[in-house]
Amino acid sequence: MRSKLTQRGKDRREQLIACAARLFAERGYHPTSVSDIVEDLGVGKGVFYWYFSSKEELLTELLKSSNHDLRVRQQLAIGEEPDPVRRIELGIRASLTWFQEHRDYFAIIAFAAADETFAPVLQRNREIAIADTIRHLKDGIVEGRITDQDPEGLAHAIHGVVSELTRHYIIERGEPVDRVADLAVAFCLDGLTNGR
Amino acid sequence: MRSKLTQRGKDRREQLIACAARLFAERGYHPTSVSDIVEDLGVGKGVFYWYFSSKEELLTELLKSSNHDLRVRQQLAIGEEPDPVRRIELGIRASLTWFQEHRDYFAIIAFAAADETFAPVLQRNREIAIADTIRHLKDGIVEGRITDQDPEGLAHAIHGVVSELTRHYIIERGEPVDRVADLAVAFCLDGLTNGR
DNA sequence: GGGATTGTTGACCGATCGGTCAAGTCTGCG
DNA sequence: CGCAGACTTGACCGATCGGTCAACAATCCC
Repeated sequence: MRSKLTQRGKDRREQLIACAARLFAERGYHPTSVSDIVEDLGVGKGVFYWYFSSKEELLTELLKSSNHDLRVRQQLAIGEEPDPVRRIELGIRASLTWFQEHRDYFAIIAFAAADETFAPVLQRNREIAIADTIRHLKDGIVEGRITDQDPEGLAHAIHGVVSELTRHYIIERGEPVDRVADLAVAFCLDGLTNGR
Repeated sequence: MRSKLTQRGKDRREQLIACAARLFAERGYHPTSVSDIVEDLGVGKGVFYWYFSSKEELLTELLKSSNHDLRVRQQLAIGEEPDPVRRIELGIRASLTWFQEHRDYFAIIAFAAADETFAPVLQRNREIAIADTIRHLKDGIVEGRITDQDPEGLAHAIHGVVSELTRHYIIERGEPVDRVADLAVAFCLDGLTNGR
């Protein structure tokens, strides 16, 4: 896929990514062959290797761009909100909404996270997300709104809650985002303990 | 591998599982071929198919037995503890300890959870674990110790925290169990909020 | 028109993998 | 000893997969 791409070329590239994403989500990465992808699109195999140097490259790009998309979505949702606790809440809601709209990606990300080849990409994605969360947490700690504990640990705990609730309620059960978001936010803020 | 197995046979079976577990953890399931496994053990390929009907069967058995082992560990740790909140805490600590001692299994489980073929086994394992947690939560709710919200949601949130903290601190960083357990327990009990 | 560049085809290749099997070895036991 | 059945061997098979390539079509621009 050397050098310049015309508009037609860019479209093809996006078609391939979209098509591969659907098939990867349905059957998994390894069981989906390059031949499956091009067949599904009704083109020859050479097309794939004109736009991507390998199957690996396609998934890597898919992972990077989807993560970027999610992050942009979070930042838009958070906007200029001054309250750090509310910023975290808005970030959680944006995540859940994004995954509801991109269910396909959940399975792909789960696979990639468990695969030696793609784990580094996912690791980097996660580091970025954790760093974002840590900033809000630190602001909250300074303001005395959030418990004064290691913000990195808190950030990972929050991400754990969000990812498991996404998996179970959004992806597996298809429940409405709001109900799940309320649950996630309530747990992250107050935990299990009753009353105060 | 039909019918009876002598002691020698049982040993071989366990050798194969242990050996496969190590290789699966190192390189992943798909990239580890049956030939790799038997070569590593220094035996012929037929040995594998004498004891297992397929590569799939071996991993399925590995997943089931490891989950059973973890659950026994949790029950031993919990013992006769009457306080439901404390029971949850003991369960969390037992989980973290088990994964520290069986790091190899974390990557394998992560892979299996993302693979269509093995997801059902993992799903079942998870359902059992969630059901255990829910029982403690319900006891705590009745006693007024735990917030009166959907116990299933709370259980998933707890599991999310534990699994992400295990991944990041125990598996990735190799930190001591106690420090991580304290963090997990504190977060699950009180969340982010400061003071009360 | 015509040449350069982009885009497309699909047969083909080498490698690998899960699984089979006919043949042979070891072990316990009557 | 001798036999039955547990266990082991490793060459082999069919299938699949990622990736290549020579040939060809479409498009752009001078």
